[in-house]
Formats: sequence, C-alpha cells, structure tokens
Amino acid sequence: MTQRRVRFAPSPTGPLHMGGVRTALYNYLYAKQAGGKFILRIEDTDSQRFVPGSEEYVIESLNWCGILPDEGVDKDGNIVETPCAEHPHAPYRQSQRKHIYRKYAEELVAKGSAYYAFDTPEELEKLRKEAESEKSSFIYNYKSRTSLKNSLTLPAEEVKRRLSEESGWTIRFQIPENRVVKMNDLIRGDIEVNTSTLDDKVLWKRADELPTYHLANIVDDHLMEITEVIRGEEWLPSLPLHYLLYEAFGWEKSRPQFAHLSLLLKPDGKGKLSKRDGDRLGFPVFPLQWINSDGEISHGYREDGYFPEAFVNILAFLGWNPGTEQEIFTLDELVEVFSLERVVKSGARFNHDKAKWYNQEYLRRKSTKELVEAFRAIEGEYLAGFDDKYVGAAVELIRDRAYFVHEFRSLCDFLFEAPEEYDPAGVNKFWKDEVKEIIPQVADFINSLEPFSKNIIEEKLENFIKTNGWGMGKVMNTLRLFLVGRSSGPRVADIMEILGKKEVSQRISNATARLG
RNA sequence: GGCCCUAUCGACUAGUUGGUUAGGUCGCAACUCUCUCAAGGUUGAAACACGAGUUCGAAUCUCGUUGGGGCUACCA
Repeated sequence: MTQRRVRFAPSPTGPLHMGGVRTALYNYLYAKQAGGKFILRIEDTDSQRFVPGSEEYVIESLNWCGILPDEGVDKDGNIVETPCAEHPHAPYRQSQRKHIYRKYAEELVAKGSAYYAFDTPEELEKLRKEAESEKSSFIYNYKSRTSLKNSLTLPAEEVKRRLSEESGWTIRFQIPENRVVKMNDLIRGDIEVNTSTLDDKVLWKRADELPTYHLANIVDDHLMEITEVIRGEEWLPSLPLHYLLYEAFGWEKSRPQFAHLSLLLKPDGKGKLSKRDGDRLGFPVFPLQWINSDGEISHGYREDGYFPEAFVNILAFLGWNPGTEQEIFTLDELVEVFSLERVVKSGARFNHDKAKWYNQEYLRRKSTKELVEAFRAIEGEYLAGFDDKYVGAAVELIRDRAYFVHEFRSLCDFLFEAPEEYDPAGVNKFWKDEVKEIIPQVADFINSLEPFSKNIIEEKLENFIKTNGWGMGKVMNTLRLFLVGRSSGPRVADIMEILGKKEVSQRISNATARLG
C-alpha cells in the first residue's frame, strides 16, 4: 500500500475555529495511524478576505495541541516556501503557486472542459436579481451559458480580442448536462448527483487573478499526492464538481478518497457553532485567544485554562467514539484507536459542562508537582513567599475541587493570607453565646497539641469536644469560619496542619477579638 | 425555493450481520459519607421524530412525512 498522505488546508481569513482544529486532528490521527504524512497547506486564494496573523495563529494552535505537521511547516514554525527533501512540494502557500494553476486552467479550456466567460459581476448580479423577483434563481449552467458572453457563444475573433484586452475574463468549468456522478464518501457511503443540478463554477477569478478554491485544491491535492481528503461537510455539495475535475484532468486513477465531517453545532438553538455562541454562553470557540483589528477579544481554550490534552480529547469525542467505554485518551492513544468508520454522520452539539469535566479529569491526572508549577505560572507573585512544599500541600488540599488551575487561588487563599473579614451569614449562624464561652478553652487545647499534625488534631480535638459534651459541628464550623473567613472549605484539621500552630492560634485570637 | 447530508435520553454517544430489561459518559435528582462545602460511593428519572411497508419479529431494512444541518459568490 502506498504511503497515506493527508492535508489540513485552512484559509487565513481569521482565527481557526475549534471545528477546524477538529478537522486537523482527524487528519493527523488518520495519517499517524497509517504511518503516513500530515501536511499543512495554506489556501490563501482569496486576497480580499485575508486577515494578517491568521496563518501564524493556525500554526501556533496546532502546535499547542501537539498536532504537528510533517510537511509544510519548518522547524521554526514557518510555512515552507522553497522545495527541499522534507518538503518537496513547496511552496505550501497557494498564493505562491499561482503560476502552476494558470497552466492547468488553460489545459481544461484546451480540452473543452472549461471556457472563458466575459460576463461582468454586475451583469451576473442583475440576472440574479431578475430571477429572484420571478421567484426562481439564476444558474450559470447548460441552459443559460448559451445566451451569455463566453467563448462558447462569441465568435473566435471576438474571444481573442477580449482575452487580449484588459477588460478581464474568468474561466468556468463546463458542467455536462444530465449525467449522474457516482461518488463515494468514507463516512457517508455512496452518493449520486445529477449534473444538471450543478452550475458552471468559476475556476479562475478575474478579480484577483487567482484560481478559486476548486481548481487550486484539486491541482494541489494531485501534485502533493494526497490520498485522503478529510474535510468539513460544507464541501460535500462541491464533491461532484471535484470528481468531474479529476476526470477532466485524467486523474481519476490517483483521485483521493473523500471523507466529509459533520459540523459542530450550537449548544442550544439552531445552526452551527459560531463565535457569538461563545460570547453569549461563556465558553471559548477558538483554541487560542484572538484579538481582532478592532481590539475585540475572543476567548481561547489555552487562555481559559484548558490543558491542550483535554482540548484535544474534547474535540476527538465530538463526532467520534472508540466503541468502548473509555473516554480519556491521550493524543498517542487516539492515534492507536482512531478510525474514520467510527466517525458519526450527524452534527454534534458542543457541551460546555462536558468540556469542563474533561479538563477536570486531566487536572486530576496531573502530579502535584505539575500543578504547583501551573499554579505558580499564573499566580507567581501571590505565591512568591511560599516554598514548593507549602504550595504543594495547599494544592493537594483543594485539587479535587477544581476544574481549572486558575480556580486554585480562590479555593485556598486562606492558606496564603489570613481572613480580613468573616462571612456574615456564617458569623450569624455559628458565633453564638454558648460557643463564645467554649472557644477560649478550645484555643488553649489546640495550643497544647503536639505534634501538630492532622491525624493528631483530628483525633484529640474530636475527643476533647465530645468529652466536654459540645457539638462537633458548632465548634468545627466556628473554627473554620475563623481560619478561612467563610463557612465552607476543607476539613478543619487539614487546614490547621498546613497553617501551623502559631498561625492557627493567631487567627483564632484575631477572630474573637474582632467579633467580640 | 432547488440540491445534498442527517435523525437513539437535555447533551455526547453505544447499539455495525433485524431478536438487548436499549448500555455508557456529562448534566440533573435522591440517598450515603460528614465538622461545612466540594469530592467520593450508591440509586434514580431520562431516548429509538412520525407514518406506512417488508418480516414470525424493526432502533436496526425500504418508502414517505417532519425536524435539523450544509451548499446554492469572480469566499473558502
């Protein structure tokens, strides 16, 4: 079997959407499992919609996820522009391959599979409007092309003259009339379409003198020896055109196989997942934070505290499953078990809760050491005066309560700073006269505890409280309120051990002094 | 509107050759543990869109309807 070669081919028109990352991921998994190559190609044939920075964004996003291309990107993270042994098909940016496409476009004209069209955008727009007002739609196809301005209808001399003039022209593919195109999709099976429902797509644009997606895509996939095209479902309607293009070039034998992935849908309501949904529902739609030219910030999974492994796992399971009950997979494990056969055909709704759960699962799998590092990475200044042993103890105390590392601080701030005030509801509930009388004795007892370790504290304190006939709840909750400032949190003995005897005594006397 | 894809709990999905008490995960609820809040443990509620047909038997096959999605640009 020949080596599998797949590609991810985004266009640099803005930040890469998480659905795009999923497409890249599935391509990567497929390639790696087959021992093949995963190629990155930039499809920048739309000069109008180009957004600076989006190419770098794609590369950085894939890099963060660990979805590293074998071809197309060099070691420094730049798109390869000149061919070399590792990147033989460079340049991998379509705008730099312009000269290649022109030749192929003209080859199709010479073969009679395509033709020059001279209709201006304004003329076509007018025809569309007219058709619309008559509740039909204008299609440039076998019916209409005979009455339009193109090399099929105009005299040869006229065509020649128009081509030599600056007035501009496009090349359109001549879709045959009433032919059934039989196609196959690796995920969806056999599909048939009658060509009479198709239109004569533009292959070469007048506006920016560049090929359209359809031409550039087919030519590059052929030249780059792509064996499987795994892409979004939005391309399914143009699959017949792509089949016809392979046929027109005489490339049927080496035509890649296609797999169309269903789209990611909104968590609620109708339609596909969009940037707006993230803003509205409070979750990221992009892998990395993106700031557009207006200074508007879009959240990213990375900046929102997701681990890249979790993000990859989330994406993998949106439209695919291994057929077993295992849900946590590393990237390498996914490479082992992935299969296109198990990709789900219908669209998947994104669910924020499940995404958070995944991150929590990965958080729990991290060592305390790793979590301390991550904690320091975002709260360096706050934790500056505390050693790793102390921070580690703090992390261990609260790690099971968090979905994200950025929740750590608010979960264990009481270990790094004494409470300045006390939750009024808690004070109201626990700071009663009967407790006020007891606390001095309790404080003295705590002071006498030796060693000051959680097991000793737990055991002896409970014994002390019970033999005196006081309620555990009353005393412990009051102590927690004094130590933490809030009426919820970890077990009191655990907190005491970490704080140490001196700090505990100090906080109890502070609290009694302040609350009176 | 036309064309194409698609349809199992609220969400993600298992169910691939027709026979299952339709399973798992998230979320939700209850109980439990307990010094609080979490976490943990146990349990529960919760689905085959609808209508025909084929068949002894349909979530599974066929057709239709309905819903959902996409495409319908000199955008990708």
